[in-house]
Amino acid sequence: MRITSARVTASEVARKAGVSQAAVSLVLSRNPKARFAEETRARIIQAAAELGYRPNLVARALVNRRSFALGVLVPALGDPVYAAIVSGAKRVASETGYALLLAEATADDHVAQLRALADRQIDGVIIAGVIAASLPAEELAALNVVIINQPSNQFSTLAEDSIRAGATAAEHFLGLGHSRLAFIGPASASHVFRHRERGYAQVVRASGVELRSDYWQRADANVAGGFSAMRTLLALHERPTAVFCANDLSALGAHKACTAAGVQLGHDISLLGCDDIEIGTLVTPELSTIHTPLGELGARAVRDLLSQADIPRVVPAAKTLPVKLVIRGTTGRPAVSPPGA
Amino acid sequence: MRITSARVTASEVARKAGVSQAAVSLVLSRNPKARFAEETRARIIQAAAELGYRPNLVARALVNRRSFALGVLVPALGDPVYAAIVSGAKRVASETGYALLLAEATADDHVAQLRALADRQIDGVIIAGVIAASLPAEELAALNVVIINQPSNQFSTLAEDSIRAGATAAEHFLGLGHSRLAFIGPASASHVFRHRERGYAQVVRASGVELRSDYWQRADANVAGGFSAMRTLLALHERPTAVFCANDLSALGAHKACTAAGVQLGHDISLLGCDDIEIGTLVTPELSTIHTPLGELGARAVRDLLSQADIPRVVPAAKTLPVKLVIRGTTGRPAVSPPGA
DNA sequence: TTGTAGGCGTTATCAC
DNA sequence: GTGATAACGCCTACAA
Repeated sequence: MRITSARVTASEVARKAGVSQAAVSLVLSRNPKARFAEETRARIIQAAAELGYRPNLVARALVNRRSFALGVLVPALGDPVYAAIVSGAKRVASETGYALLLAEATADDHVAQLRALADRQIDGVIIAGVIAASLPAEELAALNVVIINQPSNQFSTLAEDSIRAGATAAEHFLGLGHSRLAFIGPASASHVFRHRERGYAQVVRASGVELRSDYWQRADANVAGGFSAMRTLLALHERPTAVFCANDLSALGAHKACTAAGVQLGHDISLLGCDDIEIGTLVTPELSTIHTPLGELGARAVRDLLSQADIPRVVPAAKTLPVKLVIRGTTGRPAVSPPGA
Repeated sequence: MRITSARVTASEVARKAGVSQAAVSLVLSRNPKARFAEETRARIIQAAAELGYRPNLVARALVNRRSFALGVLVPALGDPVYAAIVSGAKRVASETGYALLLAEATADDHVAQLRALADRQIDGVIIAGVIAASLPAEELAALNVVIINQPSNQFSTLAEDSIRAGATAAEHFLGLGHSRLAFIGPASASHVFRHRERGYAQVVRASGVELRSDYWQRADANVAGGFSAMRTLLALHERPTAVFCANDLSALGAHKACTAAGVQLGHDISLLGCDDIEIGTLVTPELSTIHTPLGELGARAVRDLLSQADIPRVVPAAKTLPVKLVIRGTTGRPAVSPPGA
């Protein structure tokens, strides 16, 4: 590969300005300790401008022992949820002059990905969607870490209010008058999904409505999972009238199953997702959902990392971001005479 | 921010192994020039292993003047098209030990984003979806560049076969027996879109079928654009029976408009998108589309960059990747008696 | 076969 | 105020 092009260095600027290289560094890095004659300062600045000098961030990183780069580890960029998180992170990272190193962890190379980041001397890493416990502790311990949507007593965490998300879903259904409430979600170890489920179940139970086990479907939190789980639900002797899915992707799968079965969403069955990804507005009727602050999660993760800054090794403070109900087309009052056998 | 943790350095390994730091470097970087006694070599390797030594890539980058990092500049990760490209790029990048620096160019900071990458001494940059001409030439000239889906006589390029994509669309419609063919696409400067359109138009024209100007709709290549363009089409006295959209996103918008209007897709109107993003399978009926090698584009872009490698400043060779028709639910033979007034 | 020395481009600490 | 000088961690001639 062609080597990094010959860029102008601080010494060249120094030569042109007739000062020492150090002077250039001091003046240009606006180091407060540097009290230079206005005249010299101007000369240096001008020389730098004329030459188009831009500091080599790699060299700077080496001496500062700070790369001004952050890593972000996610399972898959194709998943709109992670794309949104990364996007949010990228926004504030570049506002603050930080770079974002991308790591996409496929099934079995989490560790290698994390190592690759660490070797690049990143100043911190954001972990989302990858089980933190599956990552080598020593590796993480040496890093500034923010974990999104996972609990940890060791690292800083940041999460949506998953319990509230589930609760909101239940309240919405209950408020609409539904009493045959179903749930579709993974049996996975994922904290968010479990909490969304728990919040939902708690409110339903508290309302006195029965929690029928045949209305509680386990399925992967993706389109295929939602699809088949909904098929199971539809095959029931007595169908539920409202279904909450652990995420939008599975809700979309469920949506598809309903449409295929001729079910009129929002009337025969109310369907609610969670995440509020854009795709939800593409289907007909549009998917009602619980909005989750994806971009904000990424953005705040970066800010948190940046502030683990000057108070090194802060005690991790878990923060929880609010969620919000977004009513679109797939939810409504139960039909007078519920369908299904 | 907490400074990069104290990692073990090559000198520490050297001390432990009782050799010079240089020896460590030579042995560990499997430099062919290094012919060391089997015994010393073993001692070094073991010391390194025991200490858990991992080279500091920043330091290495400084001396090598190669960062082993690639930049990727895209407009938005939320767009599944770019997410797929980046994902493909990331895959082969990490296979080859390269890191990927992400740059998301919002409306007006392309340049700053590119600069930030360059200052980090990236070994090359992949540009997709950002008009290369809007980027400062001097900046690009100093970099190894691969441009995706845009022509350039200055840089290496890589593209889908857009003309063929459009042609395939037309052939599909024509083969199905349609004769009232419409098109929805942006008036943008985007090369891909223009070529998809051109390929489509060429084949239609060659077939002797009339190119009606009221069937040629200009609209942004996104959901909203496709939606309103399709509405216009549906309002026509004589509706088209087949509509090709410049991309899946706008096709999805059109899909929505049709569904809202009670049009039976695949029967009343055939709708075809282009890109083959996953969302297309979530709507009902599923969107027929032209598959575009998104991930492959990203992957090959990295490989190209890597091979601009040892043959510096290669003459840019434009490559074109094949596309493929994916027939799903939204296309079919024209209805016997076409709808619409 | 191995060690010494110099340098990559910065920043930072000192004497001057 | 200003300019040497020494790191930062690594690589690579060139000596030994």
